Amino acid sequence: MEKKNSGTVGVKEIARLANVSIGTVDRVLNNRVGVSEKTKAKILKIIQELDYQPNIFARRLASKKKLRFATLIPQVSDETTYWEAPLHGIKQAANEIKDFGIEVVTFFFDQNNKESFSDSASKIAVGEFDGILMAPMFEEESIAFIELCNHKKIPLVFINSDIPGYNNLCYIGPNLYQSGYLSAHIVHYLSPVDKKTLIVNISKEIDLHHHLLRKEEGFRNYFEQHGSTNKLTKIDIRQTDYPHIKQKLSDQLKQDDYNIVFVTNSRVATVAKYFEEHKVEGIKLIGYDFLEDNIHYLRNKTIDFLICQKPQEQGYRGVMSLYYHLVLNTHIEKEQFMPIDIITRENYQYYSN
Amino acid sequence: MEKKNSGTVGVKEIARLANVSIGTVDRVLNNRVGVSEKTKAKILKIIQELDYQPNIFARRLASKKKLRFATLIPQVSDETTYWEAPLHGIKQAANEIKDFGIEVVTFFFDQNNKESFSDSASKIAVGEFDGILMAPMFEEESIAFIELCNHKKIPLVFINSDIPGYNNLCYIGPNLYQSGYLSAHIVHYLSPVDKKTLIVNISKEIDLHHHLLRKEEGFRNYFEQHGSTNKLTKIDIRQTDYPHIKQKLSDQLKQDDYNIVFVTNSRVATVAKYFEEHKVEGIKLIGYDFLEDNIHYLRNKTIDFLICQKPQEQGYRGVMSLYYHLVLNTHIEKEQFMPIDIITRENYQYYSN
DNA sequence: CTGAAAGCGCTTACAG
DNA sequence: CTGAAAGCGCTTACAG
Repeated sequence: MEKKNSGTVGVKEIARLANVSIGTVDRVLNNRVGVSEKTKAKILKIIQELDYQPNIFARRLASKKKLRFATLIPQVSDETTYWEAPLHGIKQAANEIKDFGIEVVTFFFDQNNKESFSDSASKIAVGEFDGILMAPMFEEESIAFIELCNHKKIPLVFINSDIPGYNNLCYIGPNLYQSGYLSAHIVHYLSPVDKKTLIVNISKEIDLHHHLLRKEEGFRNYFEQHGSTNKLTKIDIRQTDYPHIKQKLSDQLKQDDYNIVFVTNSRVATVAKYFEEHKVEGIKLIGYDFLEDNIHYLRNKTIDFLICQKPQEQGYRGVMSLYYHLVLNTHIEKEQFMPIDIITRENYQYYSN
Repeated sequence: MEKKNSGTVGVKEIARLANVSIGTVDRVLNNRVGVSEKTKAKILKIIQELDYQPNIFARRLASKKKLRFATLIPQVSDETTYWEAPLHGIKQAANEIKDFGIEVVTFFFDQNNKESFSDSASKIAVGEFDGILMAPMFEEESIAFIELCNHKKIPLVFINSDIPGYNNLCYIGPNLYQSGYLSAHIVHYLSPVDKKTLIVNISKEIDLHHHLLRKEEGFRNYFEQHGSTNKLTKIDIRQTDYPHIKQKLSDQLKQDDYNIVFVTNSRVATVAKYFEEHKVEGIKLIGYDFLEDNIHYLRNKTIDFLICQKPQEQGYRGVMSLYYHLVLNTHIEKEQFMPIDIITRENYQYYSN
């Protein structure tokens, strides 16, 4: 047998130096009970001095420890396929860390049904999970669950939207205000002076409406700060079926000659559909999210710009953050804002969401 | 002792099924010589049937094998800090895989000196490396080196620019044509009709000029295809010092009232400097690359748009591709085009290059 | 061409 | 509170 790598120190060497057995070294290494303060201190000191780094391969090979993560996000619905991407990211991460003894169990809820959220949360609560990723869409229900997890000391990651002021491990998602602000700048480029912009919010009552308001706030603030002469009008459409949206749009577009329409969420495809059907021309259309429908209208030139926030990466990084925190004990940034990507028909092919 | 995980099969089980020792199983698993065709076939069949997946932790723990990768990219110079980012990506990847027994050695060359490229290449050639990443900037010199590597069967990754038609593992970098095409669309948005655009190529003779031409081609083709009335003018500036650039710009800008200036590479900061010094206003400025200087002028509103191609990720993915290919034997996509990112002063803070 | 044994650096029961 | 031994699933020499 060859001699082992010169540089590397292991439990054996530490044990020798401390005059104990490797079992005892292992106990302090893994913070297990049953070591006298005195020997513990002695071993800790040696570990420090040697800057001991455990061999992760040996650790994994020998360990029988398993961790279980739960994820709670909206189910993919007919209304929107947005959540396919985060789910895909979650599965990608799960696949990457499964060899490290981590199991990821996915739970879902219906975006139009607060109860379904609470139901799934309850299932997670009794499931004895070691880490949880969630999209905290419904504020009240989320907070109840957050407090439960805090009590049980289970680390919690938020993706896509944040509930600030709680003791979560981290938030991974967009800076909504800034993405609205950016959209406004694009609008400003498209129509420097004296133009008319229509802001369209399409969302049911139950949706997290304050989401959209935050984007709108950024959008409006840009124009205020830049003393723009653009005229901003806004409509709220609170039913999401096409006939309804069509009616509302048609009424609104009669009232004025708009140059730009800015849709504050992924439902921009519905507006695009209207534009196409009614041969609306000369109005620039901007909206959100890398969804198949939206890309379709981006390609056929009905939509001009899509603002995207790497939904897949949100899921991926969310799960990986739990892993880094729990397994590798790495420091996790509390607020992780995603890039704000500007997608056009020239670069969507290369967008690795 | 607990029983081992039910599902998992290992060399032991395979050996038992094949009526051989685990040593023999290991030999066929790792394609080593000294196994009769007959037993080899038998073992291979069992491995297939069981869909055996080796335990990577046990493998790493037991193995003494080391791999060495070489990287060859331009050194960071006063002229441009662009290559800091790919180098950073390379180091990040190196750090991630060093526990897997992989050493990454970095070599550099001077972008203004073909000989320095060949010198470093020679050093790599005698260094017995198992995989190589390079930026094949100088065509002739690169090809000589490529052929040498092909002969020695050393896998080769290109980043940042491609030399098509050679037997490299993959290319990771921008689609230059498309990024020029995208820029043109932005220009078109900014100035729909009857405007004047100046294309600026700033590069020394020795630089890979065809790079810039490819972008320019995409840029021009956009306008041709869209029957635009925009007037395109172009200047080539072949010395890269500020006084010279200043002179050239000043001469050119006297000749016409330009609305847009499009700089085909990262030297857009120099043009921005000129704009700032001479209080040039009302001209939109577009250029390339997420460099400190460029960001400075983006922030102070001299530069309007920067087109970026994740240089750091190019280095990172380049090294990881060698690793995936050589260690995990994964299929590697031959052409990996980077996203074409549009950066403004609203989203640069979130750009994770 | 093949097998048996030692070892990689940890963790896990078990005994005391 | 501590130690000694077995074992995780591979690879590595060595012997035949």
